Amino acid sequence: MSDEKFKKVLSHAKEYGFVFQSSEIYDGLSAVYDYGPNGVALKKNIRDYWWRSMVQLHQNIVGLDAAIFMHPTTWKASGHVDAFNDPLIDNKDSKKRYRADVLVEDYCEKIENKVQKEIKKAKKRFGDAFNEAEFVSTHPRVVKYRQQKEDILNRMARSLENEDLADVKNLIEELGIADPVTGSKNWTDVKQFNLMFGTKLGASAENATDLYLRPETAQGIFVNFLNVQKTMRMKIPFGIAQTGKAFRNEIVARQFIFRMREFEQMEMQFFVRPGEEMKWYHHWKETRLNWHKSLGFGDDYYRFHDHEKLAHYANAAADIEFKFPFGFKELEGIHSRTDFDLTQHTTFSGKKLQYFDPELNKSYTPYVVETSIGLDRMFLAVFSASLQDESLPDGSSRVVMKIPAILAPTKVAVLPLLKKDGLPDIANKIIDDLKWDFEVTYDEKDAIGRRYRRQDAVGTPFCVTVDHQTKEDQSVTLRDRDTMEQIRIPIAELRQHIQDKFDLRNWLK
RNA sequence: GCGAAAGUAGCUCAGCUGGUAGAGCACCACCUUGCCAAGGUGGAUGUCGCGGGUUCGAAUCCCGUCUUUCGCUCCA
Repeated sequence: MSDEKFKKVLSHAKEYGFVFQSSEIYDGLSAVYDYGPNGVALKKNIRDYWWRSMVQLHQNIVGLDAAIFMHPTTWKASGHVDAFNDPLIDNKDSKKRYRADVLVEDYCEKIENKVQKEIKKAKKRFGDAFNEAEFVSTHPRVVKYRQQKEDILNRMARSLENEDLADVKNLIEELGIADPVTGSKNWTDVKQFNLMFGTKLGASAENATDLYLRPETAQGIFVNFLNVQKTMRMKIPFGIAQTGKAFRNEIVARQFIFRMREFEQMEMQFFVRPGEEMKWYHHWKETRLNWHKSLGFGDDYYRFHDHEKLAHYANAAADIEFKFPFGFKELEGIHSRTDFDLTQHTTFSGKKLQYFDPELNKSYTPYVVETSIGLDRMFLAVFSASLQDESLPDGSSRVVMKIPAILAPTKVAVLPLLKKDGLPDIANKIIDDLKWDFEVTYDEKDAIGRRYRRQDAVGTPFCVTVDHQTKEDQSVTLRDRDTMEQIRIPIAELRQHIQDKFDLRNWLK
């Protein structure tokens, strides 16, 4: 059932110019998508809605646009170089995937267990006279085990260092390591999975520096902490907001634009006094949920998911999950990141990333509460929740995108009832007036009813129709997308009348 | 990455056991109608994902490859 719905989302997104597959004429590129004319408009409106709620409406939150390229040490400090590099191997029989280095380490663990067993046995035999240091350096079996273990680990370290993955596989086969679950020794080749995209800085190959495309935007904020705090004279607590592209070489990219290799994040890092992070963590959880709810899809589209298992940098973390066509999935994360990032960058850079708090009369490394939302996921959330197949009282049906009006790609369509009798001219004059305030479009083709349905399908909240009466009394009809009801109002009042619907203060309280 | 299924017009799909392509909707032009889609006439559109093989002949069979969907696995 939700499969059906998801298929509709996919084809509607393409058919009406929202999302196209990247490089489609060349068969596409896996997990990369392009936004079409309607898509880019919706995406921009979502981004603006977020930005205004964060930066425009908060005196203590400021914006930033950090570069995608960053100094390579950034990713050592953040932990991504270690955490995003795994040599993986699959078992062909069990279809299970393992980290090759973990398999080898587990094997060495078993050897070590044998050593421990020998030690235990010897202890029992020799009692108080037992000298462990002497025992392990002289007992032939133990010496052999220890040597074996050391050789294996050295060889693996060397192979990994040289990126000789074939040897890692050889090692696994030579040692006869079997799948811990099934006992099968039928392995694929070892593959290095680097979740970060690498590239080169410098035009000539010899003296080029290895760079990564950022896997998250957050680090651009952390490394600019002092720049922003000092130049903007920010006082804790304060936040830095940023939107931008990030890149991840996902092992599996699925579910349309839900998980892409190139995606856009909207992040805000909020710097607080140590010890106050939980207060702010809860504050931002609520604030962010309310932002989502302001769009009016209904409370049952959202739920919190509190993390049991925390990442190395966090002391509290929760997701706001959204009811996508394929189930509840993460839409936004709220993490209490502690002082991990700023401390790491202080260590790696030697620059003290601290804040002097005049109230406490001391310096400290601020704690960070992060709100991080995927713009593309938000797009998919809005898109899929808006798309409706509505049954009408007369037994017919219509496809309508009930996009929250403030996010709609086109706000008003102006339609002459007929493309003659001077009606198109009047329509174009109305457009020339409204275009300064709203995204407007014009359509004169086909029957008026069909044109209404076309606008419904791309989520245009209002249709203005020019008819013969317009020529007499300068009035037009205004049709509402959701109710399909029409009212007749003077052209002069048009702008005033629809403005409320797009006024931020009516959406974000 | 593994396994399964799929890829035919802009969209949704048909095309049986091989004989070089169709429907509905959409699109374009004209006519008609004129406030909630699908009236008339005419028209454009596909080297049937791509590459190779078998065959006299491949959308159809075989192999490879790319992409998509689903299930595993991964997801700071």
